[in-house]
Amino acid sequence: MQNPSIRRPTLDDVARHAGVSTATVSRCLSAPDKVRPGLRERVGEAIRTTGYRPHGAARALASKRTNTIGAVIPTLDNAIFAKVAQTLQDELDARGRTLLLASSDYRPEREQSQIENLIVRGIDGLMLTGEQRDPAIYSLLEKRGIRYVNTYVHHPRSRHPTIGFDNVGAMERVVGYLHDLGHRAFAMVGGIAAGNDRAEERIRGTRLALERRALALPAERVLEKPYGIDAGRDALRRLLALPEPPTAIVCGNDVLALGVLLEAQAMGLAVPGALSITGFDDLDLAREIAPGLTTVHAPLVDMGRLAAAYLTADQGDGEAPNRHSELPAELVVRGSTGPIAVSA
Amino acid sequence: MQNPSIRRPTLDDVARHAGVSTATVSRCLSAPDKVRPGLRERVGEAIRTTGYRPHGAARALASKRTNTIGAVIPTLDNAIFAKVAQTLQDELDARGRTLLLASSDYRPEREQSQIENLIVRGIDGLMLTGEQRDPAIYSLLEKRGIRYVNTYVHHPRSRHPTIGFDNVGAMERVVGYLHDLGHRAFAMVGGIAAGNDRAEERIRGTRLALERRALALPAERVLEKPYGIDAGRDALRRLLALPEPPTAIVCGNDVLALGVLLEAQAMGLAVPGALSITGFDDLDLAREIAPGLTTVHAPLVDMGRLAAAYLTADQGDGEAPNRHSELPAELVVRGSTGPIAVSA
DNA sequence: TTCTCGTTTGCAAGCGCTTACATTTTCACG
DNA sequence: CGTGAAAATGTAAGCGCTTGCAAACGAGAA
Repeated sequence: MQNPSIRRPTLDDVARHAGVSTATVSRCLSAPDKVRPGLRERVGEAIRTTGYRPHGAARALASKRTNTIGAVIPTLDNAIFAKVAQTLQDELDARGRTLLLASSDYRPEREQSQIENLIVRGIDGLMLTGEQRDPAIYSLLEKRGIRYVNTYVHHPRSRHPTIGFDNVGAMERVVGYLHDLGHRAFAMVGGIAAGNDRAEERIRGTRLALERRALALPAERVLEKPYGIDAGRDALRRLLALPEPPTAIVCGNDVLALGVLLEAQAMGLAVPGALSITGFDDLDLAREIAPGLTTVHAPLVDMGRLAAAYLTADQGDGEAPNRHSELPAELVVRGSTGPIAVSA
Repeated sequence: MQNPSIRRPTLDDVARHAGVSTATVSRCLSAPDKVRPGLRERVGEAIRTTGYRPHGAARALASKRTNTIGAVIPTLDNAIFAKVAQTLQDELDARGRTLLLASSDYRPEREQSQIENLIVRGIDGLMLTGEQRDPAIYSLLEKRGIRYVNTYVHHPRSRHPTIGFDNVGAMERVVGYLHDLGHRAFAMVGGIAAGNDRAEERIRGTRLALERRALALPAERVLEKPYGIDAGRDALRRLLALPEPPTAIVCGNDVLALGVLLEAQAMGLAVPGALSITGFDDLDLAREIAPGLTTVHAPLVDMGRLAAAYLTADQGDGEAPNRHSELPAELVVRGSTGPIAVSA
């Protein structure tokens, strides 16, 4: 595309080589069974000898389909989004679609511009992260007839389709488990909730679960931190400075939990002897670190798979795919949690 | 694009609204300074009221430019590639280009098909990982006039442009440092070298550095492992079963090193007291884990930046960017390495 | 053999935009 | 004011492909 002096072979060239019309060549490419086998071979031959490659833009313009699915994730620099993106790409590839990936850096206005960008570039479907965003975006997508789906959340009554899990419910299980172990002094280290409904739901879920057990989660025991190990370390230091330090720290994701864990170890605090820690996501590392991190397993692979299926489902006949799919987000108990230490 | 019953506003609609020709509208979009301010505003108004968005495919077809840069990386599921991809995307965004990202899963034939895919989709430039690949790919790119660059390697005499670092030289520094500490019993845990020139260069570099110091690296002391913590753990178990176990293990990347480190800790082996371990890449985690991982810092951000600059540099006037950029890959010494223990 | 109907192929009109070129407008200057 | 050159705008020809429709073909049925 770059150098205009270079002429790429076109359908015309192939047609001339094979002695057929461009229509036939086109059909050989997109509907081979509509062409007599003999001809089909001759055309294949001509394609090979000319080194022809279809021109995607011309194709998209004429057919009004791009065979491209867009996705906007907060960042690539985080295994959980990378993993979903990877799965999505593999699945789309298998269906002859291409993934056009963009990241928003957790900034709503950047997400919006990335979505606009994708629309201009041409996409047939769009995977988004979370549900919270400017309604104008949704109406634009609807106006354009672009199918979309919100992931990492499950909102069965929302008018926007979702494929994900129940963040609030997952925290109920985490808190319930810790409460059963005897913990009563809780703290939470979550992601930054503003503009991030997953983070917000996890904090809310924790608070709800505690209230259900007649425990409060006052503001000073909830820290919102950016994604990062050092943020987790920092959080632990602050929480230990409280008059009544927590015996259980519930984290909004594994990276924060890892920071809390590493800092606890650095401070010589026994885990889980003196402090129980939980994460969320179930990164590979959660299983490998010592002690293993108790966490909630995020069904990333299934989410990617379902999103791919949803976004590429035939518009026409056949039953439409479910607008809302709930995936299990199960508690995985490992060594970072244990019964409350028989107090000093 | 999906639903053909929906008509999107086109340039014509905007032109009619503003009472100008489509050429003028087009110019407002791509060369605003060629249009009188008054008119420009009227057109802007019309664009807003019609909700017009350019049609990327039509644009690409007419202009022979896609403003899209492709990149093929081995996998997203690895922070080092994700980080470069993230940087590349940010940089390209700032230049009004879009990144079209694909991953090859470390499989050469898949890399090839992904490249073909990108070409069909339309790209103005392409970032690749490593240099080793079917020459047919290079000749196709050249035939199409698509600018490309190989990253993560630096091969100053290669006819293919590279932006990266000297993998062989970096290992010389690692081995030299360990040798100076007194280590003589080395082993290497590398990535799988077949089809991965970075992994191969790191193994070769280690072997060369040892030979230069009159030490051999026999086959049974070199393990090639897939990327993964568990692979690292497994490697350590094997190396410790050798008749003369190593006192220093050089790893091809941080994840393998992390596996070796965690397994050593699990086995109660003192690090660095009984065993020194080094990695490669300098993941965030390398600094946070205890002991900190001695490793080689891979200049990911600079690589992404330079690649973006190289691939978007104006073809025309102005000096062409360097075909080969070498970035420093420095040794970062942390706690996982130390002098050889005064033997038993 | 002729007719009919389904199948295969070709024709040609766009898809929405950019851009070379032609035409008109503007404006500095004489 | 008239003039010419520069600036602004319009005209229209594609860019390479898909696809509705028409034409040609082929295979049985009559």
